[in-house]
Amino acid sequence: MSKASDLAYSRIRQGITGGEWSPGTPLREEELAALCGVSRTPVREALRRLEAEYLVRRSEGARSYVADWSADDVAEMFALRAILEGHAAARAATRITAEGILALRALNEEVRASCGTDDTDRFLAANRQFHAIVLEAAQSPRLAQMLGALVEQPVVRRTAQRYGRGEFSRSLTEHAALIEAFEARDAQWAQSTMTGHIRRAFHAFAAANDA
Amino acid sequence: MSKASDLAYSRIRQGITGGEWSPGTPLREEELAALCGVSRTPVREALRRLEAEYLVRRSEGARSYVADWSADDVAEMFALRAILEGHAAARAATRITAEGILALRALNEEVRASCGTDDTDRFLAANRQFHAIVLEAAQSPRLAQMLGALVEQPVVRRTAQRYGRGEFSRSLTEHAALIEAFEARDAQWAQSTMTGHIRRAFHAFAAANDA
DNA sequence: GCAATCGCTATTGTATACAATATGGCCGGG
DNA sequence: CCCGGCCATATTGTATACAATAGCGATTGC
Repeated sequence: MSKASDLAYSRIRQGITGGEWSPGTPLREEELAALCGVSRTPVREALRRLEAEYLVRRSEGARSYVADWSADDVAEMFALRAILEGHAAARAATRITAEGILALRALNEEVRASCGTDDTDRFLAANRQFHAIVLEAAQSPRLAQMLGALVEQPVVRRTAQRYGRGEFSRSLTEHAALIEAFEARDAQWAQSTMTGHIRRAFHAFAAANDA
Repeated sequence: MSKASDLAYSRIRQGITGGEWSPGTPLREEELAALCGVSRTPVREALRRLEAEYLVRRSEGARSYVADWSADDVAEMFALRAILEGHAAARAATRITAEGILALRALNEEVRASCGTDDTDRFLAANRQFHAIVLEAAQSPRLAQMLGALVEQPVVRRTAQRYGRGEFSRSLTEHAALIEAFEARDAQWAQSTMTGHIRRAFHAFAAANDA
């Protein structure tokens, strides 16, 4: 989109996903405008977009806050992600190119490399790109948009941070299985693997939070 | 939301879904503002919302048009709807109240009544409310939002109009089966029934369009 | 005659001023 | 002491003016 609007969007999103502002923090348009060096108009647009992504919540009185997530919310998001990302994997299985599979292999090698370290950012970056390639291969713009609102939430980061290396290597194995399914062009296999992958991540998150 | 913004949203949406403007028609902000009797600001907000619902498409140069749907687009939307609405039905099966089931029965009686006529609007209204109750019973705000963008597209209306009474009575039967599944609290049954319901509607649409 | 470029115009993006409205505190009554 | 209603103020909603930019046509050179 346009410059100022994009800038405000990126900056505010970063503030939320980066943990700069904790859940429940009020987001006042004027304040954000000053922070981003733009006027309220593009800030308002950015807030609406972030609201659609569930990163911002609006009160009855139309005030904006950093979204806070109940345990039920998280479960709901993971459930939807499991369904939609499973569907994406099924579509990708019959549509992904040889280059796409190569890219997935390379990214999973990057995941493997991060297993030996505690570099959460590195793992998350590789993981994100891996899922992005699958989503791209699914060739469904609407699916992509819906999932875009669901993934890369603050919750994903917290899961990885708390679960640590165990999470890394589990993901590595599951990604490898997914690649196998793609090579076999087996949509059912790919779907099951991806759905299981997400649901396992959910339980890892739930366990880490209860502890 | 606020008054002017909501007004613009409703009016423009009506223009699109009601067939007033055909796909590809340019939507100029100033013109719409004049039509709705508001300024460009709320019109812009409305256009962004409609864009998120895929009713409005934006060109590279940021101009807005009434969205046009390719056959692939329609298939993709129906596929997503089948998945998500099936999931909604599964959730609803274990959550719906006795009152909810009563409401569904009443609405399906309304559908039955419309079977004897060619009153498409009456059928569509009852059908829409029926699905809305299921969605409400699913108790998943995010799911509701996602499906909101998918249902009640112009395409639904066209399907019903072309398919006519046959579509009405098929829906009647399938809705009845869904109610049975709800009474049995059988999530799997409910999901399968709903998914089949949507997919059948899709093929009805495709057949009507090919003809 | 064709094509490419330049400039005008239509349209959208942004800023700001003003209006409407919710919020939170304050005061009065119970 | 608590509750409820009212008022000041903080915040959002809307309108309008201005800036930037894309689209489109005319004009000119080849």
